[in-house]
Amino acid sequence: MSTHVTDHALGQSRYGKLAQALRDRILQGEWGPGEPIPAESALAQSYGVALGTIRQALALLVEDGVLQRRHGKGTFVTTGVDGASMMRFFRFRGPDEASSRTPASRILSSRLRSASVQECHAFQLAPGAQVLQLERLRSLNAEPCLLESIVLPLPLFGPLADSDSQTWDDLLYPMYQQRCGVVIQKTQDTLSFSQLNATQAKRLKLAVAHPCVLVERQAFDIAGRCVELRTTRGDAYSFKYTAQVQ
Amino acid sequence: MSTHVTDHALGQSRYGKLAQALRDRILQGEWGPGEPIPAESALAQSYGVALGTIRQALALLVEDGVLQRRHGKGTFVTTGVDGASMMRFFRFRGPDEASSRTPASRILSSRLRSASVQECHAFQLAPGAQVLQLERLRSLNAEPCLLESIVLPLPLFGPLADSDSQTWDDLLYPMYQQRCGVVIQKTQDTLSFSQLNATQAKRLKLAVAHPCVLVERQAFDIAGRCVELRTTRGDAYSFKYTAQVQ
DNA sequence: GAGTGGTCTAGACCACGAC
DNA sequence: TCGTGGTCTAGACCACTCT
Repeated sequence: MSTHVTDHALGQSRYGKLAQALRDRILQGEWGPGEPIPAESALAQSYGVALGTIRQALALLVEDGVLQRRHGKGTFVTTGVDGASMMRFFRFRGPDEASSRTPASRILSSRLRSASVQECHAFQLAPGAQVLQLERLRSLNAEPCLLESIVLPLPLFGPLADSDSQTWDDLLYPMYQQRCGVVIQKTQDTLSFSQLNATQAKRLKLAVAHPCVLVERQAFDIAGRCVELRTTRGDAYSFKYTAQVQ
Repeated sequence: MSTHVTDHALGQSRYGKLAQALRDRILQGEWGPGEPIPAESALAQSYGVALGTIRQALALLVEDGVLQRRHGKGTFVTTGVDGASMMRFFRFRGPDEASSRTPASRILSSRLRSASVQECHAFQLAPGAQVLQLERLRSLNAEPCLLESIVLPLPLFGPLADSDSQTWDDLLYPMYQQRCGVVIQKTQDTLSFSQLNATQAKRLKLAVAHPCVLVERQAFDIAGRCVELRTTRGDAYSFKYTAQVQ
């Protein structure tokens, strides 16, 4: 019976604890993004539990987006959100068709500064810690479409602060992984409506006070830490998003 | 082995077929909204399968929103989407706080007409079939906030066409269930931006060409049929929506 | 053919909720 | 106390993928 009390003291079922244990091993880098973890049967044997119990643990991590299962091949650590996820909120129509490609990226500015109180809270940083702030313009068919302000905590993103932004990729999230070892696992985006100020309008080649959609994003890594704050503005008339309820 | 071939011919696993069988029984009204279905053990026995297999079937229907499980009580047929689901896209701030109540509803017009080609397709109606079209204004604190155009297929919604719209409830979906036996199980909402025309602006007490959010909704019943088409307009500055990615 | 995840069985016991 | 869903076991066999 003491086993059961212990289970309960830890606040979860056996498969819940197994899921936590496996998650910890993934976070510690025992298996990297895109790599397979051991087979169900091997895990069940090594933890001394039934197959069904391990399967429930894996199901939790799959639902959470940490693992992906492929029938006949194995169970793999996620490679994270791809860098084009902002495009799900917009449908830009260029002069030609098939403009649903990945936008080109141009870094307008990059600087270090002290984190605000809000940023310290979001990133769990000590007061006065440094962050990297980027301004970025994304274009389709040489036409500007999205203007972004991105804040990244240091020292996690130090490799980016030390490199030339002209050499950066069009997609940031895969680059975060390659250069800083940061895997973006999920984002939370809050959408609202606003108007462009003079600077923003000029960069997007739109009129001052043109209506825009404001996307305020928090991006989280595989450990659930917030590792990016991003504000994106785009033409309100190019906004199109479909939501399922229930 | 022929059993297996049959299984495969029907294109799914045993628990998949069980889920379909149970869904059919629910659609036929064997158990109404909010009512419990038989216990897992009883279902397993009556279908001659193991408990785990029935549990997988039920899990499918739970994921689909058709069933809800309550530990210690039973498994229940869903009561559907509540009628305030449109409010998830807006945050109206009235003069006082705590304005997150359900908006009051006023039916501006109600008329029968022939369905358009698109409506016939969405509702699976024969060409020239009749639909009920409603215009509706929703208000918080006596201030208009949402303007809606709603199209409902006949004869399904005949009871509404025959009744006085002054007696209708503020929430339509529960009323659909009570008066027409229609349970709204899920909706698909496509969001975009537009501007108010003169009529719309007057009804929402806003300026002509004021920016608005356009929500184009398809609502589906428990059988997966589209049973409502709705277009909702609201002040773009009251738009606020949070989406999770991955 | 070997190894992976997917399906299925026939039990046991636990935790929750109502009477 | 009883009936419900939730957890767990120790197997068996099937389906997919690669070599």
